Amino acid sequence: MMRSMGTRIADTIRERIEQMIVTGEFADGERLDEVKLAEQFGVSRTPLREAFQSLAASGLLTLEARRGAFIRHPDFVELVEMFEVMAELEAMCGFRAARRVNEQQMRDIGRTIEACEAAIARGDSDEYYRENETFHHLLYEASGNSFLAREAARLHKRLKPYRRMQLRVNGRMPQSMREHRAVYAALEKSDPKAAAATLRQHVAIQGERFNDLMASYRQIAPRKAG
Amino acid sequence: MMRSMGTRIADTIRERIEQMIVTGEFADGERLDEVKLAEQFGVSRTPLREAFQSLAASGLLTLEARRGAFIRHPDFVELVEMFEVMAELEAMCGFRAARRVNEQQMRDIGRTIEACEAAIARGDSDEYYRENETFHHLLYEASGNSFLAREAARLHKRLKPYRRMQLRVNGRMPQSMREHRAVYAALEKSDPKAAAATLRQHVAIQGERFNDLMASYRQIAPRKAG
DNA sequence: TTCAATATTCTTGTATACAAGAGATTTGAC
DNA sequence: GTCAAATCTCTTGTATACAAGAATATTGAA
Repeated sequence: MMRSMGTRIADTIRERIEQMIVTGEFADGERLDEVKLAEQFGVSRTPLREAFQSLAASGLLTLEARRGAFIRHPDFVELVEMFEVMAELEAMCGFRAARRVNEQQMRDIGRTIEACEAAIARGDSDEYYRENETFHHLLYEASGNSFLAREAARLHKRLKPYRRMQLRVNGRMPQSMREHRAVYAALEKSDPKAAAATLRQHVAIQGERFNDLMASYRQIAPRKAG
Repeated sequence: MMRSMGTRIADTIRERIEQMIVTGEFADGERLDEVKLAEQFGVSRTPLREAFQSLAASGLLTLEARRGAFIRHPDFVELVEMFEVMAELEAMCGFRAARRVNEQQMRDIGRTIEACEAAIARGDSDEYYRENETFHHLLYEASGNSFLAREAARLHKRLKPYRRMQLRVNGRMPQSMREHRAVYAALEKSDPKAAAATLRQHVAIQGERFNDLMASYRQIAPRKAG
């Protein structure tokens, strides 16, 4: 076992660029210069271009024929659409997890909730984001549907820069924590509908949060690059 | 406009291999020989490998470091998982379409239903598959969520070989057509819940269909390649 | 000065060359 | 005859070379 733990440069490059993208290192419309990046990573253009293909297929960047690879932040409408799908995927995970979650998973989930709250108390937002991410990933796994878990994780990753931006608005974190606890309670009661509804609510962009997102969106996305 | 209608060989290759995969041209576990395929397509390995990266990211094949590109049919469990997600995505599309579908779209959807029935009457199964596919794609579009539509289409494509296999079992087509009509009726009544429920039912692998799928699965997937 | 046509440069897309690991084959020992 | 070790071949992974299309700069005319 433990196959394909590739020493392939292309894979490494892919991960590094992916990281750069989801941490919002590139501006909207920015072109990723092949030769510059290849130089920067100390490799040739070949593995870099392979990484581009992979990233493009995942939707993290856009390839335009004979023009290059571009970062294309979703416009506001598409961002809302993506969160809408994310909300349903999370709801689906929660629904299934409520029936299938085991004790070990419940302990893990409970622990991340506490770690989140501790991070908030300390004002350690990096740690909060990490634990929050873990919470959601544990939930995906607990769904018992490995394909669903992968797809959810994929979209979750793709939304990373915008979720971060969204949570920045104050007053959101305590509410978010209450929802985490509500999810936990629903799982404990094996209540699929409650788990699904809570998670849909937790992720969806509705009411006040719609305005929050719209406001913060302006601060990030529209800075067009040369 | 009309950008990126790439004259890129890599894109062409990608589509051709994708087509070969979804039409079930490769056996499970089969390795895609780079030089052989390159020769076959009359190109070098470079665009071929880029196509591989793209296909791998879409889940249509698996890359193993220093071993090559392999066709890995989902095992039975994963296949059921995938249909489970597909069912939810379709339900989601139907739910939204019930509120948002316009008259032109209703006409188009109605037309594909009739074309499907005509194809069945003629015993033209190829035409049936084509129109059935159109029906579902129209539904995705009618959801009004373009991101959702793309994701649904993506998974739909990935499931293509297995859906085909699944529908082959006799007695299924008339039932399938009744469900299409039920979806149409729900859209006409602007009844989101009915549309969602019908589509979930239409796609989900449950009851009798579970056995049908399992039986036919054995005929396709397990033929391991050298 | 401004616009357009042309020339030039730059970047992408593809092919080829080369390096290194995986798999197959052969050889040798028991 | 069977198993294991070493060799050899074949395939992948990466780098480089080359071709062609975009983008940019330049030149000329109005």
